[in-house]
Amino acid sequence: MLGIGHHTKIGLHLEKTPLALKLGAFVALSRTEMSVLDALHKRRRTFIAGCDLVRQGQSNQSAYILMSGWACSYKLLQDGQRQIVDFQIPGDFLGLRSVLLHMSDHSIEPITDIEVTEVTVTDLLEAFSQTPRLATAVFWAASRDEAMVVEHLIDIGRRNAAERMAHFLLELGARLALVGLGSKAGFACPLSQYLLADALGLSAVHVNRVLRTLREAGMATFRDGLVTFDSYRRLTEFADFDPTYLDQIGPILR
Amino acid sequence: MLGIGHHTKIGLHLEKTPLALKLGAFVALSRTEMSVLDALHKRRRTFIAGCDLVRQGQSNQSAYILMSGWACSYKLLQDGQRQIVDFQIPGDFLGLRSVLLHMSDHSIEPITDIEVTEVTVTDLLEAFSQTPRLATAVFWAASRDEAMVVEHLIDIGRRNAAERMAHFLLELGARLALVGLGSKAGFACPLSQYLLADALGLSAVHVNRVLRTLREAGMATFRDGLVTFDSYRRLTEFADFDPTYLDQIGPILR
DNA sequence: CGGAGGGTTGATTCCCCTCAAAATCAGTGG
DNA sequence: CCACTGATTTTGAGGGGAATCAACCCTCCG
Repeated sequence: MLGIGHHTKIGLHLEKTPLALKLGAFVALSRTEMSVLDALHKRRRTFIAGCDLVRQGQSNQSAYILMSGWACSYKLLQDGQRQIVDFQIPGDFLGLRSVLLHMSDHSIEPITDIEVTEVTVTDLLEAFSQTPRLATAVFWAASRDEAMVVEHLIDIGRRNAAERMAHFLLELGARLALVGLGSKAGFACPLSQYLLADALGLSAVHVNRVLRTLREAGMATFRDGLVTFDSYRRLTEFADFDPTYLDQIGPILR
Repeated sequence: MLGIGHHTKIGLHLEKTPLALKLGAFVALSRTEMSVLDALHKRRRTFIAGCDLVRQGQSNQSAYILMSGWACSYKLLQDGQRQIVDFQIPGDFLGLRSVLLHMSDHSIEPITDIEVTEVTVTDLLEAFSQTPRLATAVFWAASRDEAMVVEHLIDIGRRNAAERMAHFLLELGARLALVGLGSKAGFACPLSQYLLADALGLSAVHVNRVLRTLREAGMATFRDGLVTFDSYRRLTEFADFDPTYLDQIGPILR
């Protein structure tokens, strides 16, 4: 497994939120920084699956930190099709850009029931001014998310359906591993084949066929909400997956 | 000082660099802010077409502000295919994220000969601390660029070839209009059909066919490096193009 | 028990890729 | 002035990957 273990000492009596786990992979956080981060998690709220958190065109939203459950951000086209831009997993921000732009260019929907903590811009900026290194870490995480969208673009633009699916599952697995929710063996995944289709620019029917192909090739199995990497090595080769930027062993910045 | 290089014509006023024009659409910049911005444009350099500025996997690069010419950022796949993630036009940053992440996850290539000014992280951060509103504006522009990549994702994921091309041309036109290089009538465009293909996830052959379709439908013509919107209205309808976030008349923040 | 949501599979269609070959054009050197 | 080269655009023919349409299955749940 990945060496996230050795940071656990730092936050001895602070709760390890998913966000703290994730940021800890980028920047070695001090006790103070941990507690500032922890103080952000005040206003806890829950949303139920399927009911939009943020709607395209809305303005003046709050931002949220996802504590548990999955969400997705998507855009609708006039003809009713939709494209899922990204999935959010625990430790991810929801609507951070929307807040800063005072306008949301996409909608966000909880896929499962989710727990979040609400964060206002002022809270966030104050936290940043207290601990600049925290700001760096958050910025870093945001950049990584952007890199993920770019990789997603390449998935859709230049990979065929099977490679696309393989790459997508690997990336998701790596992200989940970072917050302790997955490994090279696999991960729990609440996504329906319809959601996968909307994310990968495929039809749901074809998603099904592609999953069968991967299963029969002995590379990956997706059944009963569980993704299993039957052969992690062959899957990465097949998908041309480059895990370097996700394979952080320890923090980049000390 | 401010009187660098070729600020001659306008006399008392500072020259409007493409970046200043663009940021001016977001934030009404004061004289001071303008001059701080102008002071960033010190180290002027040129690069010739086709010779990579930044290479995938390289670390610790400089960032650049594009003054004239076009560039593109792209990623290569193992099988030799490439996907162009975004085109950069005057006023855009090159490699901003790469610098902050100390690692480039993509390459950048000048499409034409380009003029840039080199900017170090420290220069930039210092400028930001002097004029926070400038930081806001740059952040805003960066967010808009990200929104553009997302729109690009939707292009590729959910629009057919013709809609994709139409949407792409409209977006490019709107961006260029922001820095005074285009209008609803059209714009000058140095892109080859091969480049369009790599950007839109199509084959060059099909790009050609699609362009013909748009031309014969009387919506847009691309010939001799010139894009002409034959019917801007019908084109926007056809492409399901939403120009709100690009249709800024004046600055959002005063 | 009936209905809804999700998964699985088959048949058919079509959008776009691939291969191939001209046509056009800019530059280059004889 | 012309032959030669390479890059780019254009057009045609054929094939394949994914969409669409249409069943049928399952499980869950009121």
